[in-house]
Amino acid sequence: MKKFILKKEEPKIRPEDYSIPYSELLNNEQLKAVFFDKGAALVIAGAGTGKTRTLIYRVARLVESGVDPSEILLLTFTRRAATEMLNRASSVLDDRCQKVKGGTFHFYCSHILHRFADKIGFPDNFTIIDTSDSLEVIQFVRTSLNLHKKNKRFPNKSTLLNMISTSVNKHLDLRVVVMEEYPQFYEQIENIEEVAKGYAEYKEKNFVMDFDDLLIKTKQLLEQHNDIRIKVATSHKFVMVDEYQDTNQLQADLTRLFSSVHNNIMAVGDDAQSIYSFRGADHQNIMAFPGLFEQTYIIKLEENYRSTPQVLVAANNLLKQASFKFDKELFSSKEEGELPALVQAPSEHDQSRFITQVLLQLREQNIELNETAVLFRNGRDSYDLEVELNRKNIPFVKYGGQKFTEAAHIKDVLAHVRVLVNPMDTIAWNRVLMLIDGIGPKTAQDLFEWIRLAKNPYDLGMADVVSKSYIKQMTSLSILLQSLKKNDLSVSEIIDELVGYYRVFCEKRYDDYPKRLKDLEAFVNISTGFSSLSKMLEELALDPIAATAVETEEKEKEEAPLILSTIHSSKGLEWKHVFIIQCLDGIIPSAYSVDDPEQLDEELRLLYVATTRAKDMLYYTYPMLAQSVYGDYFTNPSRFLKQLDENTAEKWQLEEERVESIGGSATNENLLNS
DNA sequence: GCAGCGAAAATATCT
DNA sequence: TTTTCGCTGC
Repeated sequence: MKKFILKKEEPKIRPEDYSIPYSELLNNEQLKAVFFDKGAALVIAGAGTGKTRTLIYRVARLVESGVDPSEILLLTFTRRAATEMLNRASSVLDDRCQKVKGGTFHFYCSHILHRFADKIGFPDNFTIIDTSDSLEVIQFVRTSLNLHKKNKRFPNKSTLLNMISTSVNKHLDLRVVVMEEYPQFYEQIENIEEVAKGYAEYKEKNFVMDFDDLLIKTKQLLEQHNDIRIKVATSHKFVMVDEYQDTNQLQADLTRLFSSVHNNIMAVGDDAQSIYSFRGADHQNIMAFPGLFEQTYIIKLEENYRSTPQVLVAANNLLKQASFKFDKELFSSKEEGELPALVQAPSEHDQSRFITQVLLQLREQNIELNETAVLFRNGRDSYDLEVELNRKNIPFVKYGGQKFTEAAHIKDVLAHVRVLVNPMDTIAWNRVLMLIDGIGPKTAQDLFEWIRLAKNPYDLGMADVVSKSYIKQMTSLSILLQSLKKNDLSVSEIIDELVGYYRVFCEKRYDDYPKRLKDLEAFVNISTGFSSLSKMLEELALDPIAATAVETEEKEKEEAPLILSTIHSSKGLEWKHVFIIQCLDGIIPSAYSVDDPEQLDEELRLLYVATTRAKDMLYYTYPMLAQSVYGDYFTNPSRFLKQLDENTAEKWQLEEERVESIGGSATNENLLNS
């Protein structure tokens, strides 16, 4: 046999041939990452070291060197992050960067699964259920197995879902999870396994998937069908994974599968910022990356460009308190700034007053509101502040906490959409049917048994189970669904019709219905942005709209809003001024973490993440007295702050302004810097 | 089998 | 404060 050697035809591009002057814009280590070409690389990037910038320029550089953008896969932690990065890449290069495939693991997996749905025994109109849907199913299984009636205490639905999800995400047997994390329930392990089985069966039968299924089924699909794996992985010439410290075992497996043809993979992250262990992430995972990919090239970004030295001293100080030591010390050549403030307020409300007043002062110095963020541990930690901001007419957006699409009335309308897209979705049918007077769980179930077998599942009038009082309401539902199915309406027209139908139920069920009806109107508007019902469901499930974002969209955008965010949602972002509120022992660290050194460390990393968001000025604030939801009081400042000395942070004392003359504005307070 | 009431219990972070 | 469970009357 004769051999013919095919020569490699690599486009040879020298740095000087690029249109972007990379070497002027990036430091040496960043350049190494941007010009890294073939094989596996791990970029360990401390907070503020230009990690995002590096990724953006790497995308631009690959595209510029002739790589087809659709052959680049950029996996990020939120869809917001992906969109922003591609926008920025487009603005440094050109619109080709928009064609880069990007998004979260969940989003990308959902795409693959829709494409190959038949291979895993699902129709391509399967729907994605969110956590509250999952809980409903678990509850249903739990009651139908009659487990709640036994005299022994059986875990409630959210505990059960936690157990199941942990076992999936950490790749552990359910028995191991229960033994290690819920030993008090181990004696009921058989019943727990029964629930897990029932839950899985229910999802299969209804053609729905939960968040975990998206990952696990994609993994199975790629492992069991080599042809598909090759097809998919061939289209990924370059794979990049951002925030790798927050990926779990399952996502590491997917990363390997996705890059298994070209083996060009770059993971980027910072082990000191790992804050998602509740989703199965392990901060040591990122260090295991070189073991997963041969000859991993390691690049370390260490110079911080974001924060003042003062902020970094505080950050370094926090990290030193960890029981797991990180080999990390951030440094910066930015000019000196002010010491972080440690602000004790008499009450939570005074804390809010303090923040709003500083904000107003900053505004006078022409610092725009959106250059400032208020960060907190739990969604509810900002309630008091939100009231105060509204009172002072300061616009804000909140990230984290309750989502727009999680509100009951929105879920009700969406349930109708789900029924239209996937008539096998029992959870949605339940929601739809139980709105009707006289239909409870039993009738809804009977009806669903009929729907499952019906020729036309929407022609409910044909169901022989129907009787007496509710027949009228059922008929109007039936007519509505059939007409929506038949007529060729746009997404927003359909939503408009559904909202019209739902209005009466909303008014009957909720005292605050005027507000909810407004939400629904806003929802009709939002729906104009979607091309199809199924696309809308997918997008909303994987990327729910932040609750208050909707409200501000309605108001005219006179002023860029202040950012309120949970610390978890603040990952990767930065602001000139950052307030971290409710820095109380019991909140951060959470009262439920203090007994476990691992969890306590994670709470510390959480405060570290929050701290390193600040560019110029940082405030740690806490009230002297704070009431928790049911009765107990937190009065101690966070233990993590106690170790900041006077060279690291400055104590501020709040004093009420004294008004001597009567008739002056008696409510103005003055804030004194001690 | 449904709806409504009162007593009792209750972790949060996100896709 | 909000959710959940069990009981009662229809």
